Amino acid sequence: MKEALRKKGVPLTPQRLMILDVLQGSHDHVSAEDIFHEVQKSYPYINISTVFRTLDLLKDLDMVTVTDLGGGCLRYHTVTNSHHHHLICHRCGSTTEIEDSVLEPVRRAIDAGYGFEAQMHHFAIWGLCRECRHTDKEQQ
Amino acid sequence: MKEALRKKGVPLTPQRLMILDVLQGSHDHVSAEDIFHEVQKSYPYINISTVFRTLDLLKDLDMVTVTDLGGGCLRYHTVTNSHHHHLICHRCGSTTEIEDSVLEPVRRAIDAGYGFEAQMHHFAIWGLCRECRHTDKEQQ
DNA sequence: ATGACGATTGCAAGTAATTGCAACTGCATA
DNA sequence: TATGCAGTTGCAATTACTTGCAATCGTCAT
Repeated sequence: MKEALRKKGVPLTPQRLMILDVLQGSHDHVSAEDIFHEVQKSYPYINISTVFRTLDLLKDLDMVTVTDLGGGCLRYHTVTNSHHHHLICHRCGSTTEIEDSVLEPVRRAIDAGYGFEAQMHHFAIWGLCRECRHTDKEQQ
Repeated sequence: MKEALRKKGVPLTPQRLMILDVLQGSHDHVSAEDIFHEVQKSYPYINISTVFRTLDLLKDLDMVTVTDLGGGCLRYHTVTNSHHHHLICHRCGSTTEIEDSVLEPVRRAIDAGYGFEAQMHHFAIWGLCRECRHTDKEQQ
């Protein structure tokens, strides 16, 4: 990741290096606040807007994905070669990871129909999970 | 819409009626701010949090969709029986409306694979439009 | 070395949206 | 008519994120 940025001629400042370390060190979906607090441990002078601006930069370079997984803030995730998406139940809040291949037919249909290159790297798909669908039916 | 709310036993306060009128009167995708200013014309004492809380209520009842179409704020749209989605080019900003049927294979695959009822009523799909893909290739 | 430049940063102020809370409303019940 | 209560509203404060701007940094030519 650092190598890729260097190749593109993007200046690797100390702040950016620390943010990258946190992003790559955590395999979860982290919030800007998470990163901010983690970097603060070693460099207390870091500013939250630097974190947001770095994440923005990485997003524009397609190196991180930004997703609203609920919980009141956006979540950031480094782009790996195997994309994935999330099913989120808006009743019970449970989440399930799904493979990117599920979205492939849509990508193809959009390309064929509109010539549009859909970059769906990390989607949050809201709905009702298996369990909540069943309790719904029982109630009726 | 008002009838549907009345049936569900949701109190139809004057504020809610005015918000509903604006929502149904504008066939576009409106922001909370748009609604707020429109209602203010006839009732200057309306509060922006009432607008947000009403939109939240309508969202929970699946009567409006909430979508981030860019532009710095969320856009609200009454749910009609014919859903649609948006392709947004993150290079030139152009938007294209697409039919819901494009997402049908995904809905089916997610149902078959996970038993999850995906409620994709109003998606913003970001990517590169036909024109920007071509200029991209020319540059290389 | 020196100065010019473009990019980055920290800070403060701003924006969109949410939340806590007290006051109010409509409605049922005594 | 008075009382209680659930639901709603307005207000103020807060949260997540963005933006404008001055100060700083790196680096490149002189």
